[in-house]
Amino acid sequence: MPQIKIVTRFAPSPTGFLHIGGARTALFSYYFAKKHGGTFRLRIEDTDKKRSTEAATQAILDGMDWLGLGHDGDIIYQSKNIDAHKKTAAALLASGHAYLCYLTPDEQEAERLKSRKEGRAFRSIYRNMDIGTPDANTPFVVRFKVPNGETIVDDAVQGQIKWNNKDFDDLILLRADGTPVYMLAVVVDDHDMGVTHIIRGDDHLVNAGRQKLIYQALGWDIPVFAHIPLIFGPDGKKLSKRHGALGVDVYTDMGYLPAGLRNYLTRLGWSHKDMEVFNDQEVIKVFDLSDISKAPARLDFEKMAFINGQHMQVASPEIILQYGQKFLDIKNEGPLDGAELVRVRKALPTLLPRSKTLIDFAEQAYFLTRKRPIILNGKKAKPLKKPDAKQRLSDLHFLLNELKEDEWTAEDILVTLNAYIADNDIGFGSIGAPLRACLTGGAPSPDLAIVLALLGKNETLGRIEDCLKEF
RNA sequence: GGUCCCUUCGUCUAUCGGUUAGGACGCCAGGUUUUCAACCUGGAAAGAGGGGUUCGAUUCCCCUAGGGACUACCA
Repeated sequence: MPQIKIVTRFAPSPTGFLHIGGARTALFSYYFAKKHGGTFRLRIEDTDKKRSTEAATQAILDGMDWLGLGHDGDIIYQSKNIDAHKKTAAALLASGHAYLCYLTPDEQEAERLKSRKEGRAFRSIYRNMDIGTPDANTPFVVRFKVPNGETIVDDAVQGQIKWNNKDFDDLILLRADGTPVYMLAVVVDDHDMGVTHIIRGDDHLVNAGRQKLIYQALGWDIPVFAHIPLIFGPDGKKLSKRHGALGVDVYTDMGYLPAGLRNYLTRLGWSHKDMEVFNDQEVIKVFDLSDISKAPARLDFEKMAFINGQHMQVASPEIILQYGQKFLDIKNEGPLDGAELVRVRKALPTLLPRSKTLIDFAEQAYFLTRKRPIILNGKKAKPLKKPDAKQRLSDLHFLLNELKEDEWTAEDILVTLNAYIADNDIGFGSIGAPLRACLTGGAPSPDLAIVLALLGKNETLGRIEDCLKEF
């Protein structure tokens, strides 16, 4: 087999945000191309001017950018290729593979209903009439003349699919206003772009048969088709507005890392042995279309969070801060100052194992950046209302103050705390509870000694002083 | 209505005729324990139903049921 350069593409229509299902399809196309050293192209299918918007195009581009899906070459806008589409339609007409259809909209609708009622495909009465030069005043569309026989598509995911051509409609190629329709445009564009593998949602499966017919009529090489099953919501129903989480933008708001979402989405419907947690390089090494499942998969946010958590652990501080800063700011109701940022950054190794998402991360980091004095009320103040709490705190304040700056480590602090409870013959809980309350205000936090170490001597002592004043 | 596709633990999946049907998330129990997590150990949990083919079917074929796609001068 000659080595051919593999070209895949992602071809969304700009009518909304980047859909989660589309994102996965794009991911598969991307990995497949990278696996084979090919190129991954992006084409915006904007032939339907009424529904396409520039904002949607931008949203899709932003989504791909966030997901880390870089495309090769320039973005192709389908609307710019209309001349090529028209030329192809003319060629089809000339070769007898298409015909002029003068059915009025009403007549066409009637025939459509009739054919459906009879359980057969749409056929126009103009299919076999030699009309000659069209009357300049009579509007017409150009229809594809579906040939007899059967069509077989060897789908890389779905396997071999067979249709009897009589079940295909004589679809429209050019509208009455002369503009091309999707079915023609994709074929022409994919051919022009040299696309070798068409990887898309399986809502296009039947279209593969129709399009193969067009390729054949044109005498063009037929690309490999791979139709990916759709993604369902957690309830097993088709993903709809009801489920909310449709666009990748909401996943960024839920605190997922691009690498985490890529991993989860890839693993959803694709598998390789026991691989569960992996990065791009690892998938690219083994990615194969035949490992894609034929059945639709449900979204599972629990697993998504788990996978994302695994990526949080191996992400660099830069990545965590780049994507996590906005969540930190939200949690703290304002941007962090330099010192706070340094504190958070230093705490990363203990914060990250406790976080599955960036929202968790901001939650876990909160105790580090709380503004003094921390107000304790209700249940949170309870540990401080214990009779000896104040005494314990002031004792500890004294002892901790004795520690030198270079002794302010979790190890040394723990020694100090343990010595204190031993001397006073009390349990760790007697000091742990009030100390934790003063220092964190009840926010989630790591082991106590680590909390003190991360807070630093000044901040720790200050927060204890606040408490002593307050109670 | 017609054409086509899909169906293994709750979920994502492995298995490509012979397995105690494996893994992961989640769940349950135990351990650890100064909050919340994390972590460690163990456990429960599946071949939609019915027919064939075969020495032997989760695996191959057919039917039924249940999901889904397409059936636009949308993409």
